[in-house]
Amino acid sequence: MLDQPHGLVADTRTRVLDAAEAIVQARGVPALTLDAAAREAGVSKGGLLYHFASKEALVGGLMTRLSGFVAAQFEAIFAATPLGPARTARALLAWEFDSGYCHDAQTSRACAVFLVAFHHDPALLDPIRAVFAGIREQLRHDGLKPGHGAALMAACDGLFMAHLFRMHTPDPQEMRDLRQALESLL
Amino acid sequence: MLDQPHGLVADTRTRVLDAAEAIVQARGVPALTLDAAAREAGVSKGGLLYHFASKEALVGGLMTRLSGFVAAQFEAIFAATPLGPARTARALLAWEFDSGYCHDAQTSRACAVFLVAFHHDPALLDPIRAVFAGIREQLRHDGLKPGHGAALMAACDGLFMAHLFRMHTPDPQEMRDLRQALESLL
DNA sequence: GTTGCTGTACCGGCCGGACGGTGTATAACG
DNA sequence: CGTTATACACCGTCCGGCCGGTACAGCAAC
Repeated sequence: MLDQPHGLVADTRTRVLDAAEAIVQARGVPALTLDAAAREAGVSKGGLLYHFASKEALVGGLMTRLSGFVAAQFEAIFAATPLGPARTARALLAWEFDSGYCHDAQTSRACAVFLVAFHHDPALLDPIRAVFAGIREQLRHDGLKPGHGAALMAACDGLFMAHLFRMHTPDPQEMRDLRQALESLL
Repeated sequence: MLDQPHGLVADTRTRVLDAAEAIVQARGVPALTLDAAAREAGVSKGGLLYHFASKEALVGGLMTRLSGFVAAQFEAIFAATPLGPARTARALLAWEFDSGYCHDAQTSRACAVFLVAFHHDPALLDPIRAVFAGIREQLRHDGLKPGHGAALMAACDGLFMAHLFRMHTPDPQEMRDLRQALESLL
């Protein structure tokens, strides 16, 4: 517990969570077994089960951590978005297109958590569903023409899905064009 | 084999495929076992394995059937789309918003196949990836402003994802507004 | 000694796949 | 025409491995 401030070794719980995400990213959902997660985290299986009483608890932990992170990140970006009309929509686009480095890593982690949670039990997605429902609601009172907010949201979801299933990875130029197209909806 | 023309009992292979899709839709990816699929299809496990030598072959069969269907459906809608500028984009929107009854059922089946294929082996998505890469390519030479085609595609992907993970189901009014918003990109 | 945590050995269930059948239909042959 | 044979479609049981979860034996710190 004293390790974390030094930034060397994280909390065991956190290490297990990170390990689980890493496994899913690298080798897919079926590769996430309790043994594998324990090994990857550098603890024993018993140790893992001390922190997460079941696999469901582990996956649930993944999900709640992700939703908290996502909610916080969007709020931060929203707070940094200049006041004015369509502020939520502009924040959404900034989130999607400006986040740079950490965005890709975070998106990949989100993909992994999404997949494993949905696979284990679709109800585990509820926390993240709530987060996005909130954003969607905020977007509805953003002063945009009806449907335009939904279109932006759908496009962002679509980019996420393209990444999730490795359907298509747009190159930088494509991303710029895409962003301009979406901004024309503001 | 004489059954099919009468529409009563389909080919065994087809029945197994249908059963597998039904199971995934109803009870999720983990519920798709060879035993369950065989039982649902009304054949024995041995009978199933006669037609699909392994589970991978079964899932692959699901995927190739789906891609064929999807490709054929888009081609048909494209053929029925009036000539003129942005024809592919208009076909895409018609596909997404006009297909009505069969669209929902087909989308649900597509979700199921997507999930189970990706779970078993991401490479199994290749056939459908090729189909959508083709549509994407066609869209690129559709005469739209750069990025607008990609935006439409992303929005359609997003609607698919919202359905896939039960994130959000837009009501009819929302769909109309959304469509208008997307048409403004043509 | 108690508490908080770790390591390991093991159990039971499940699932993919192998295998040895069985009936039927068509073909080969005398 | 009758008999054998050969392929096809399908059946059901058994096995081996894997994985989630349990039990329990340590072990260090307070």
